[in-house]
Amino acid sequence: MTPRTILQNEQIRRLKKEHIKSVALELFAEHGYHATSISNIAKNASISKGLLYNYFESKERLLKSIISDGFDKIIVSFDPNKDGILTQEELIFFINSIIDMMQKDKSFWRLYMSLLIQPAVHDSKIVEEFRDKASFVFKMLTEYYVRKGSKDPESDITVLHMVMDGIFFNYLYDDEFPIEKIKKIIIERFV
Amino acid sequence: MTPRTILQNEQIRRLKKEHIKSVALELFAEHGYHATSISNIAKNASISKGLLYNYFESKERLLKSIISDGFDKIIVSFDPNKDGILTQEELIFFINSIIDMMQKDKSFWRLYMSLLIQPAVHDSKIVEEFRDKASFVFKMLTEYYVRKGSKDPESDITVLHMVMDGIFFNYLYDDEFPIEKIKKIIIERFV
Amino acid sequence: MTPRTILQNEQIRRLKKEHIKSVALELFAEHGYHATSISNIAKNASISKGLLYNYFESKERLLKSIISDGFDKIIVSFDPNKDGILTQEELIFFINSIIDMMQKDKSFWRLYMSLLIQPAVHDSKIVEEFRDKASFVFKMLTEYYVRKGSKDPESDITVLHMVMDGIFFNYLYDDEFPIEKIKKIIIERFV
Amino acid sequence: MTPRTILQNEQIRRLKKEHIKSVALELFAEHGYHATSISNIAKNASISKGLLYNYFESKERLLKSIISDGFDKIIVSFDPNKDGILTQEELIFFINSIIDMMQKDKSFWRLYMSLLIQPAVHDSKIVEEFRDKASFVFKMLTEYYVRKGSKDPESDITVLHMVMDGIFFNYLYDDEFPIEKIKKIIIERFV
DNA sequence: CATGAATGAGTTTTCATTCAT
DNA sequence: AATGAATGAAAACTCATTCAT
Repeated sequence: MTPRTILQNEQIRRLKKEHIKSVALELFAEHGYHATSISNIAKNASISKGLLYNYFESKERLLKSIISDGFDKIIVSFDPNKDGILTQEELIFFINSIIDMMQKDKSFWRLYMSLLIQPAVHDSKIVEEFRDKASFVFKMLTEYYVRKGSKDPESDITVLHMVMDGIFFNYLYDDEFPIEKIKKIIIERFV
Repeated sequence: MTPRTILQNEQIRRLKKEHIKSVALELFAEHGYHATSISNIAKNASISKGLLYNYFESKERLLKSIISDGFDKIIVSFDPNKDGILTQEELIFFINSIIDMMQKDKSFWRLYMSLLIQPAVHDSKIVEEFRDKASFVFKMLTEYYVRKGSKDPESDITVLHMVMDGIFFNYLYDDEFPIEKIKKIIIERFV
Repeated sequence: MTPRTILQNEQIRRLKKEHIKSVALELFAEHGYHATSISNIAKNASISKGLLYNYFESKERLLKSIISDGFDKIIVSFDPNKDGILTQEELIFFINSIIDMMQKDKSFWRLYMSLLIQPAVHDSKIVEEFRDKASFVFKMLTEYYVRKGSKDPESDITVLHMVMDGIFFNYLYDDEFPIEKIKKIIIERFV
Repeated sequence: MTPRTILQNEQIRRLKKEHIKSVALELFAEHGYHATSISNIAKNASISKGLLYNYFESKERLLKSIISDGFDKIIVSFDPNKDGILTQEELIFFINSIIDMMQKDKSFWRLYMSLLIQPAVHDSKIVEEFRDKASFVFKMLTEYYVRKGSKDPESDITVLHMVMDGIFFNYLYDDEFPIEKIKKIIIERFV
């Protein structure tokens, strides 16, 4: 019986954290942040309350960690080659990959959305932090529309933004939403 | 010497109930239902906790009363001239009145949105009732694009729908959202 | 329209007090003293809370008044000619009149009993007060048994006392209790 | 380093629950169920209010748990040698054991009595259950007097029954009740 | 005499967090 | 790393009592 290596331990830690977060997301989304107790999360994750505090220093930090993960998942698929320039193919790729992500993990994103909208999340400042992280997206999009010859790039971005949010919202909460058809329309009209 | 008349008491009750509800709506929308305590509502309404319970038998009843009031106000403002035909002017009027509504009752809509999405609250039936009452709006829009001779009316409607939802979402949760500018863009591009 | 005379007013006051007490007794007995609220009593008596406080200065005073009335009803039928001597006829009369009283107003006594046993009543000291008022009964009974030639009058009284309490208790809570037969047995064996 | 074992925790839980129940019984019996606050119970048990709720999910459940325990203890102590015949010694033993029971569990009986009589609590079914379980005592007494050749066994039983109830009632609510002396008298006169 | 709006201290209950083991 | 007993501050709610009218 050799003791676990540091690496193994870190691996275990990481997995357990993921597990706790997924359980918590489920419960937060189902009942809301405030109506979900730490006890309940621990019970559903089959661990003790004490251990949960070993992984997350407070209920709020657990929340922030969940929100942050979701942000990162979105950001990462934008400008994949990191050259600072957004080509048409990359924009199409971005739209496709966001929609793909939603399709593959619809329940996660539904929960995530319901979390995002809760005032508790808004109060937690994390949304602002995200806006900073995401600002380069807007900058690159602006440049993209400028290069494409738009007279009013800002409006173009705003409309794209609104449409994407609307799709997000509707797709997640309407089981019969014709996502493939909509995807085509978006690419035709806005890329 | 004489006690207050029944009329006087009814007057007092009505006014105070309205006052409490408006204070509570503000707080619920700002911090969420669970994060707002009865103590806090009472303090903000400058009354005792006891009195609040004299008027609303529980926190949940207070919430339901607020939601119900909100519906009533909105249904009324949506009601068109009922001639069954949506002209271009009427569509502009529609868009304007939806945005107006949001601006006038931002608190309510924020609260509504945060409730809408929480499955636990979803069960309270109030939300369904509202969705039914509001569905006629989308039906009339569909008819409008058909008459206007669009080659792909369904797509036009979908895009407008998505955009409106996106606006809804962003306006409610972004305090710096340039609603007036967006309004203009929407009317230019989608009417 | 002549104003009501002082006498009439007193009459009205007396009747209203009686009414309140009877309503309160009913509720206290049904739900217990603590579980019965002043609001509830007032509602059932069809008066306002304020008016109730006009008649009884506190909830506890109302309780005491009810208890006290019950005591008086019992005491009054003992030694009716007030000569201080208890004859055999008078003892029989006493037993009969207590049982009569129970029969005529079974529901009152049931309620009264259930009130007596509640710890709230015990704490209110009123029971002690009663014991003082009733002590002369024991004195007269002792003299009675002494005169009758009992070797152990104290034990005779105790047994009579226990039996009477037992009858009281059983008759009130057992609808098929053969009260007439028991009455005969008691008079045969203990008078 | 290691957490408490499951066994240790169960031990702690069991002991603490017993402790809380015994403190609560004392207070309920002394001041009544409603007049005893959870705060007060916790203070007397030297624990926090929160911990009490860790062990009993509500005040009412705590009450029910106490009543239920009381029944169990008593049923056991009542159980005779089950030969179906009640000798004179056994009757004396009976009377003694009933009185013993009262003396040992005065708090419980007082609480039980105060509940027994309140119709609201009556509904909780626990009380009925007990009455059924205890009824065999009276059946065996009846048989005893029949065998003893009494001319009017029914009356003998009734009088004993009344006396026992009277004792019960008086002993529980009169702190100076001379129980030992009464016990002697009963055995002399009724066995 | 009569009302019920209004109060505030007290009640039951919940829950994030800590800590001995 | 792991447990859950224990805490205490705060929540929702109740109710005897007061008082302006």
